Amino acid sequence: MTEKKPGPNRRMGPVGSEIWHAMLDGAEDILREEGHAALTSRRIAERVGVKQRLVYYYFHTMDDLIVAMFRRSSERDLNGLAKVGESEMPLRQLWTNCFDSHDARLISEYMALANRLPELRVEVIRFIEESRAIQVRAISEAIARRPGGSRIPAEAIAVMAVGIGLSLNREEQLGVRSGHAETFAVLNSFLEEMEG
Amino acid sequence: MTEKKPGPNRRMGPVGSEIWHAMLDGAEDILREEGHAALTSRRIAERVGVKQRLVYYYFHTMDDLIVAMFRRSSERDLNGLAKVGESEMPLRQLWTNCFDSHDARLISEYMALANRLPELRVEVIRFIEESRAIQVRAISEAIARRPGGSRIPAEAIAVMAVGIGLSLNREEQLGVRSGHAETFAVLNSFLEEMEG
DNA sequence: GTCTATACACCGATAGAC
DNA sequence: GTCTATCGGTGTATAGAC
Repeated sequence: MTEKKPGPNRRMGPVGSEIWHAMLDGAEDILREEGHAALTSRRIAERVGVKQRLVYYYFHTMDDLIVAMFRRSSERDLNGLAKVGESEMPLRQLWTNCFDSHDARLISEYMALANRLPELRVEVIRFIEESRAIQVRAISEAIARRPGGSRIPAEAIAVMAVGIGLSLNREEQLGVRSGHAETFAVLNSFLEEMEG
Repeated sequence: MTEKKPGPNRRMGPVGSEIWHAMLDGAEDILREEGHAALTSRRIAERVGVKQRLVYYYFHTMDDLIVAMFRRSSERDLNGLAKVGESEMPLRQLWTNCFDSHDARLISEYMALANRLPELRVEVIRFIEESRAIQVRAISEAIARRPGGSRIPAEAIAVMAVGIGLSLNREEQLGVRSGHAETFAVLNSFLEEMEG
């Protein structure tokens, strides 16, 4: 009675078990290295060292696997982000977190997948809004601690920082560098002005 | 002697003909609406109203079709961008161009495709660098016309504006709005300060 | 839990007729 | 130029044995 879409009444493996994680690890590697066109149950099985059939014992469908993979990864990210507020220099911490804890290729793949998987789409939306809320809280506190306050509201700083960070990240991964040095200089002077 | 990869010696249709454009139009629609997993020669043929075989008369391979599609689209974009410099308010013009002339889904798909198609990758890199050069030129001229100059170098403005624009665009298309109003307010006051 | 075996759909690409 | 017909490969997903 509590089944999902296409696997009508099929025996299923335990969520969170060792091999469940191993499959998601393998899937993430494939997604990062070869893109989601190569993300198939056969390739995952091959990488984990089991037969293809087993993938469908742990996940109802490939779409379910993809959603589980993103959810696991976004939970980890949000946990990492939550510690930013405890830092002495939350703005710098936020920036380095935004800049080097994410793989630009992986993000591109998830974005493209979210265009056609509604279930993934809602997870992506949830992730963006939760991480934004955490960032805004940390930035607001940093502003409150600062004597002069800030001309720019915390919300706008969060939106702009993420946009700039993702873009720089993606371009560096592609091999584009034009204007990046100048941008880093501007960002550093902003951080120094705010956090010394 | 001048053939490409897999189509060894095959008759090929004329580049730039009406049907050649129709196929790329159809391909672009599919890419935007269904993602690149659905971008197949059969679907394109179906949409254009011909048989699948004809797609391979006009394009050596599907990869070639994708590269041709991006190249055609990026040429159009660069032409549109070139006119920005002639505007009376190039900064505002640049911003609206960056913000509403691009489809966020299409960009996501191209980015994911570029991760695995080296030929597309070099086209994407070329496009980013050429558009950046045009933007920097327009911004520099706007700064030069302004009495007070600018604390932020034109290169950094270009990088940050594109990053923020793409991010806002993508999020709006997803349905995320948190912090956007605050961000638009900041951007507008910046534009007013620069161009009145 | 993990396997073999398989049904069925769709894809890229080609040969060659008209 | 456009077609019919087809080859070989790979994908999702399932049935059912061990």
